[in-house]
Amino acid sequence: MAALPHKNGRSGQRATIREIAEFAGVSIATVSRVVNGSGYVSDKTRMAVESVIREHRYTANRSARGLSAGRTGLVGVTLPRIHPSYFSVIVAGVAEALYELDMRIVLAPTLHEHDREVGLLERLMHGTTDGGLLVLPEESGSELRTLMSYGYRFVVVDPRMRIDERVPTVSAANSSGADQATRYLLELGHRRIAAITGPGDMMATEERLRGYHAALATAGVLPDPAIVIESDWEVDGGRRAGAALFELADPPTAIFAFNDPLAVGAMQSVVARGLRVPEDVSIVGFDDTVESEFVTPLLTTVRQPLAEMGRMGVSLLMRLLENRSFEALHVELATQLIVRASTGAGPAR
Amino acid sequence: MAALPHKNGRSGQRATIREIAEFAGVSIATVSRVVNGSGYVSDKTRMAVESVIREHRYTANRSARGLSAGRTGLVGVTLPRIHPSYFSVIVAGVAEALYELDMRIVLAPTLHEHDREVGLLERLMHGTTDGGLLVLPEESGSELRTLMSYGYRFVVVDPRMRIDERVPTVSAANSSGADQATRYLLELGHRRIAAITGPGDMMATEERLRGYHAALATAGVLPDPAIVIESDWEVDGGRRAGAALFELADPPTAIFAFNDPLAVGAMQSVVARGLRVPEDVSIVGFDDTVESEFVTPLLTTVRQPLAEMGRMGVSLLMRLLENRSFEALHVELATQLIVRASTGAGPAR
DNA sequence: CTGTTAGCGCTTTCAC
DNA sequence: GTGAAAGCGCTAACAG
Repeated sequence: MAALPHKNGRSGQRATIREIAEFAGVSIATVSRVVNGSGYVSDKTRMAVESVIREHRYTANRSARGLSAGRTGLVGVTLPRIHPSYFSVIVAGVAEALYELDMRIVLAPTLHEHDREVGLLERLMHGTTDGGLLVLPEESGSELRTLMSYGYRFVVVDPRMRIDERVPTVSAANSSGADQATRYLLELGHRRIAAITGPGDMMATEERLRGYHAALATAGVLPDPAIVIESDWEVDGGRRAGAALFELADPPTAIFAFNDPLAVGAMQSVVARGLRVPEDVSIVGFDDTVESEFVTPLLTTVRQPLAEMGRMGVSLLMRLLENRSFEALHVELATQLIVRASTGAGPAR
Repeated sequence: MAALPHKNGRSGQRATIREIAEFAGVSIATVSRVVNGSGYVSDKTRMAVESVIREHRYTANRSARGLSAGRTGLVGVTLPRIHPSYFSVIVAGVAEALYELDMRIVLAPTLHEHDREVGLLERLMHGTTDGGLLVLPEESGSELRTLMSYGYRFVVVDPRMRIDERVPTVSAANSSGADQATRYLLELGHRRIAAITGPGDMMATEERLRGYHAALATAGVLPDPAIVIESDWEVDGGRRAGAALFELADPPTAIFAFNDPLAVGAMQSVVARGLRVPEDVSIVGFDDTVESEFVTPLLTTVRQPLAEMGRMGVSLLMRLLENRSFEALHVELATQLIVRASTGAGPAR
């Protein structure tokens, strides 16, 4: 027990396992056992140790545990940005699920910068986290495969593109949600239904487009590419798309925006044009984030179970970390149409 | 070098400092020096080591570093919830500032549960993070003082209540922002200006109320408690407050809501009543979060520099961690009135 | 059921 | 300038 070689323990130092062991008159191994609930400890000893632990408000040092046991109790979460509620709701679900496991979330926003994401992942995977949740990752399939080959355990939540089959993923039923939304508009009597989509190379766009087309086809409505506008998921993109739509000679009577911010933007541009929602034009969004409750009229939208997607991601990751077998490597959670006030009957014919 | 006593290194194990040292033909101490840029290393050696590091994509194991050096490179952030954009914007600022320091953020939402926050803090402070940023903490002043006495370093961002002078804090110029907003409404000719406040025991409410009263006093307008309604920062609270206001015999011609969601709710209830914004009633919010851009008409509001508050929190914390002296323990960032479309001339008299 | 012990990977004296 | 070595706090064999 030589003197400390270098400053360490912060001033108001917390108890270490050794101190607890001394106070309780047992070995540190025993303390470790009761803390981790592993191995056999007599009730008597356990109680004694627990009481000392409580008294000293002992909690294990995560760095030490991480180093010695190879698990840190930390899960890395990379995502493009924190702010849009789409992401923050997912993160909230993740955080809640991890809290229940007494694990924490290490947040790593990538700002859509591919290099940043790669660097972040590299650091996260090396000793700082046990695994990762990649929300809407920029990574290509091959990069993800490389990550896997390094032995990093991760789950992709809402894959941006189609990726390696062996990567566990969680996503929402995009195409069926889009189908429901479009079908609903058709039932209301709309025939000229525009779509404002996200970037064309994203899976979410692709699948929602598929649902949209499927519903139109079922109703025998010919899709018109002129009223399908590609945008960028942002309010402003929705405004521009909405404006463009109503400069057409034959404007739509309904708009299906592929996410809520786009729907909000579209609604703003429609209103700015002196048209009424839903009397003149109906609008449906996708996501059911808070945006849909902020606008007037309240937005009809397709609900994605975002928090649930986060929780599910955690649950898959835990199975991965425990090397448990997987019944389902790819989970798709159901979406649901939420009818509010932005949709109404189509034009009388 | 005995055999591994227990499974550790994950399958696709990353390089350790020892391996890098071997490959580079130097000691691990030298590798450590070049990684940390500490101590003297000849250019020649440094280059050699750096090249090996790059080649093997080596990054230090944070747990090991945390254990040995007493710093983890992780900062704990506790906050009530992630989701309201008020919080997520702060977090985004924090994350960005930490990224620049190659540090990470450990997120710990407390869901407003005081016990959860206490437990979380206890765990975070013990070896898992170097310090903390407490956003709108539930903790009482005395609890915070206890935390300090344990040697945990933290900064409070947007204190909920008045706390110990020695705790560094970052907040916004609440009272001056409220003063600006109210004054603007007065200049527009409004005399009957309602306030929808947050919970009365919160500093933000208190200070905004002070600004509101100050502006009224300056203009010689007597405040009327009947049109000051306490609410809860939520859209729905704003709806209720707005409704209540217009059941009054003498309703206001302008509403100053103490945050944006409240303003949105108030606006919704005003519109639901068949009144127009801003022709019949003007509405001002506080925050300038995305909500203000989602409503129609766009919301006039007081901008709080939320991301900047996050960054500033990090900057204070870093000073704390480096034991550097403080020129300012309490930073108050300026607010600014953003005039949009929800405000107009008061009633002609 | 409990204690002893060997490290986990890294940083930091302290010699050289 | 560089290396040797101790030790951070904890876990998991292993022995008893």
